[in-house]
Amino acid sequence: MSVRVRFAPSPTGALHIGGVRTALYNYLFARKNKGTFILRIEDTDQNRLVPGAEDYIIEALKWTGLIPDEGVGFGGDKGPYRQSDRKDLYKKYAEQLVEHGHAYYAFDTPEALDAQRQAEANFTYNHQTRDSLINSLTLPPNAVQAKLLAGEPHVIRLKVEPGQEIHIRDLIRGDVVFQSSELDDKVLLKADSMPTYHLANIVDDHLMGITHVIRGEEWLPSTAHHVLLYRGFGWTQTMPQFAHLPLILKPVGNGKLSKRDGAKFGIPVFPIAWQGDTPEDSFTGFREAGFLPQAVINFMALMGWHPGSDDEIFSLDELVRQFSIEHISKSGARFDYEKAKWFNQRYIQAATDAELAGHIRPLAEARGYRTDAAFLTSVATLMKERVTFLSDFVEQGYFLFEPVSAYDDAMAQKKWNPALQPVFEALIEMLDQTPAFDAASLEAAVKQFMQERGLKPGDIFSLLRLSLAGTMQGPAVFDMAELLGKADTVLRLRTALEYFNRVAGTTAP
RNA sequence: GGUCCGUUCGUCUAGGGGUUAGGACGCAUCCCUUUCACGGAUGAAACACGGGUUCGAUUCCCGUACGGACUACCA
Repeated sequence: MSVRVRFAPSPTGALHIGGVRTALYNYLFARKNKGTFILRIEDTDQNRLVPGAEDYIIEALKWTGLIPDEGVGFGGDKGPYRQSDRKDLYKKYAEQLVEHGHAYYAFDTPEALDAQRQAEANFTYNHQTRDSLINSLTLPPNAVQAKLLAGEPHVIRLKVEPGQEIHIRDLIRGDVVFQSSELDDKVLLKADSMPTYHLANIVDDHLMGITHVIRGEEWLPSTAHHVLLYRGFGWTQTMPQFAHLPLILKPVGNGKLSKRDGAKFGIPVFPIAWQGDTPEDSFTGFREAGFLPQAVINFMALMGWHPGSDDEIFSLDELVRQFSIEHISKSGARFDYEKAKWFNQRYIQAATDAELAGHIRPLAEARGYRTDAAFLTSVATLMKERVTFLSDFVEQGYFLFEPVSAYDDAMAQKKWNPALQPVFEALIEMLDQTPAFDAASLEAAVKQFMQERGLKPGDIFSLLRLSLAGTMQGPAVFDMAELLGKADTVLRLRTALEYFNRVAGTTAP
């Protein structure tokens, strides 16, 4: 039987990085086994539904390259893939369970149950308490019929039989045992006749032929209920195998990573930006922070999984080849932003200058910079070894696009000497007369110029750098000069000369 | 509180009855380079604790501690 796995997010807002990793592992497992990767939208909670969240999920998957074979927005013949579009289906299955004695109607109101929980700290609806509650197990049949006919609000609950051991063979954790006596009678069908996650996920996984359920560790405790449902439906022969993924933890402190941690630590925790109703509910993403999707994928793949070798850099295809569930770790992984940055740096370095030019273009355009391919490619060449984010090309390297806006005063004061005035003027003049304005020729010319005057190259080099970039950081001076061209280079040197005189005048050494 | 899961350098992790406990990020030092980076080299840095089992446990078992998830008519 061919492998079919699903990524089943709930459209309640932006999908954070933990969700993307779950999608990634499902994708890798499907591809590795020549199987099918399905996107199913779990929108059975109408109260928590957020408009736009579904589109966000799809766009995020597309950005990361985790393209589903079937699902909302991707076609497929096992749909519909949006649970609200399958609403009518679930009631039938829930009632089938009632008929076979595996579930029952319950008429207790949410308020009544809340009151119970208030009165009794550890109250749960289970085999011990259901006899004293209002349901089709305690009410005479005709009373139940009367209530149903009268349209009284009710739910359908799973009837958990006590005294059984439920074994789950988790692909990551091995044998996990639950005592059914400890389990509560979970709601399967809500009063609005929408299914809960528990019912919908079993019915849909069965109908969609899902073979492996790869999901977050937070689902492990309710898996026993899910097994009971497969038994109740008589679907145990085709029950999927389970694999519960370790959680992704906060960068510092305790607990799992939450959407608020992004703002709290000043790091992205979403693949792409999310625009909420309020600023507090809006978040940036890795994409907007200047990450390459391949770097994000590579980073996430290694949060909880290892390839069995010392290699660190993997393309999506290589990940597919290497992936195996056995190499997924059991314990939670702390979100390590420094490592994410390192991956991005590596991917930028590995990218071709032409590719990088393509990524720089929209950033340059947004700032009104020139965007011709030849120039952007040169910018990529000069900057790629010294940036961490794509945005650094136009931010840290702004002086390649526009005049210097700020000089490093301390360095200028340290390196400038009024006695250098005539020399600097002569240097500008010399450069202005240089016929070949390429880096190698310029370097040779300047070195000869200094040699003739018995100057130490160090001082002049720093001043040239300051003149062209305003800072001591950046590409090789003559590479910058070549890219800037003669006119711009000479102009910058003249502007800088005025500046040097100014700082030297205002601040006595 | 109950149920379940987990615990190797600061972080991500490899390993597995006898190892100098390996790699990567980060950090430090040095080299390269008259900038910043890249790159290269070196270094500091870990088996939570207590009992077993064993000739020998970081590795297997049991406890304890700590951490986490779940405990809704949310997923």
